[in-house]
Amino acid sequence: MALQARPARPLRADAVRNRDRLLAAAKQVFGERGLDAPLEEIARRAEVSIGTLYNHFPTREAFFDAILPERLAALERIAAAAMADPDPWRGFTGFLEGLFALQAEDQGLNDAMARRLPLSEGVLASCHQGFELAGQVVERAKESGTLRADFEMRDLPLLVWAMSQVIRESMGVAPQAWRRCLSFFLDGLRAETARPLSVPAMADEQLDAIRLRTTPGS
Amino acid sequence: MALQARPARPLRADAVRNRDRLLAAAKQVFGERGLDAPLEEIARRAEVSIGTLYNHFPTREAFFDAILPERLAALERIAAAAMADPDPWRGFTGFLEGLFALQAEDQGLNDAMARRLPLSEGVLASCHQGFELAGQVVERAKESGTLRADFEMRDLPLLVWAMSQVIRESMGVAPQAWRRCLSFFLDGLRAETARPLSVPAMADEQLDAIRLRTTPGS
DNA sequence: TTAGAAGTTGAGGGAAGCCTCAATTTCTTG
DNA sequence: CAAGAAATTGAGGCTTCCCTCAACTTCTAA
Repeated sequence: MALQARPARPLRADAVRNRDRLLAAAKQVFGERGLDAPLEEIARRAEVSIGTLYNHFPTREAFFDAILPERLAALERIAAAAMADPDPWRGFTGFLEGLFALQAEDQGLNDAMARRLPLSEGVLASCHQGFELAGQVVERAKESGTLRADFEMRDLPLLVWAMSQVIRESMGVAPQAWRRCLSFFLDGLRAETARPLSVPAMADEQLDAIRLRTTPGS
Repeated sequence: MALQARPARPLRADAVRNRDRLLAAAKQVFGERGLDAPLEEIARRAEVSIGTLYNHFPTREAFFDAILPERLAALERIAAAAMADPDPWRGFTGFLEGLFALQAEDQGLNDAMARRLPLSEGVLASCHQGFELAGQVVERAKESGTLRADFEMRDLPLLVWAMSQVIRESMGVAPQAWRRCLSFFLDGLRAETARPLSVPAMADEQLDAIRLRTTPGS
């Protein structure tokens, strides 16, 4: 802690102002158009030149570092709320609903959670931490006998990928459609209804390989 | 029928050869990299100049028209096979498995079915026809009491979007992972396990709006 | 065999993004 | 109120991909 690079001199007043405007614009633009939105659009919306943008945030990832961890912290809150629910199944479903609602309200967050772009160490750590508690939510629901026993933490990325696309396609026109899709999914995750699975969960190395892949998509 | 634009003169021999090479290359490239792959890559792989490519296929969509309908015809075969299965539920699940297996083996087809790009009338018609029979598969499964009664044809796009992303992300590293995801889904589509849904299916107009949207993604 | 139609070629112009840097402006501090 | 440090600016170079077209090559058929 206190590892912050200490600024020998504080930022000049106009620089602080521009930095704030850039951050605000970036939140908006990434939220609307996703993490691959053109940086020039951010500069334009901040009413600042592209040079100034690069002065404050030398890479796209610098924006991510400044924006995403704060957003991802919501995950922890959602997971904590889920643990606070006395009903383990309701906790589990509430967690997923909260998670996807988050993705639904911010296209950039959706990209981040579906790992559509390479993310920095810092952002990955935030993400990881957000899902730390989620492990407990899943475990508790399994132990209570409501969540199917063969569901594993490593299946969560499948859900996130799946829902991220549903959200992305339907948000503009049918903002609730993803909830219907999630309902189908959840009905398939109940222990009572579970049929044996023919395919094992992904191995951690497989997940890592996908995450580290620099080329998104294929 | 016999509406084919009749070529006043047949194509010259070298032109036929180049056209074939281009089509073969396009199938490969779209299959590997998706429908938005650079056309120059296709020309390169066909060992033909970019000018020749544009001579034979003046737009990207011209490639789609030449490639996709044939591929989409497989949908009909899959649906027909599903109807041939005496067990309506097995027919239904078999149809979905076949559909997604198709998406899994061709990134371009995946893009087309998830409507990641605007498609021409002709391709849309093929797509539509492919899903014509699918309606019967769904109806039969519902009538038999195995598929939940509140599942509707218009929910199918949700599944396709969801699975398309799972397939896209996991194919390279865990080529079977999508089957696991589908199993969860299918267990949620059985009538016995169905809980009431809180959200109605999308309206046709909503689906159309999404399909006609020119800007893919957001 | 050869004229002319058919087809091919690839340099190059255009658009969208990325990013840099020399010149200029603005702020701060003595 | 300077002087100099800090910050801003935007034209422009770079890349990737799109698409065109005038010059060239190849094929066909008389």
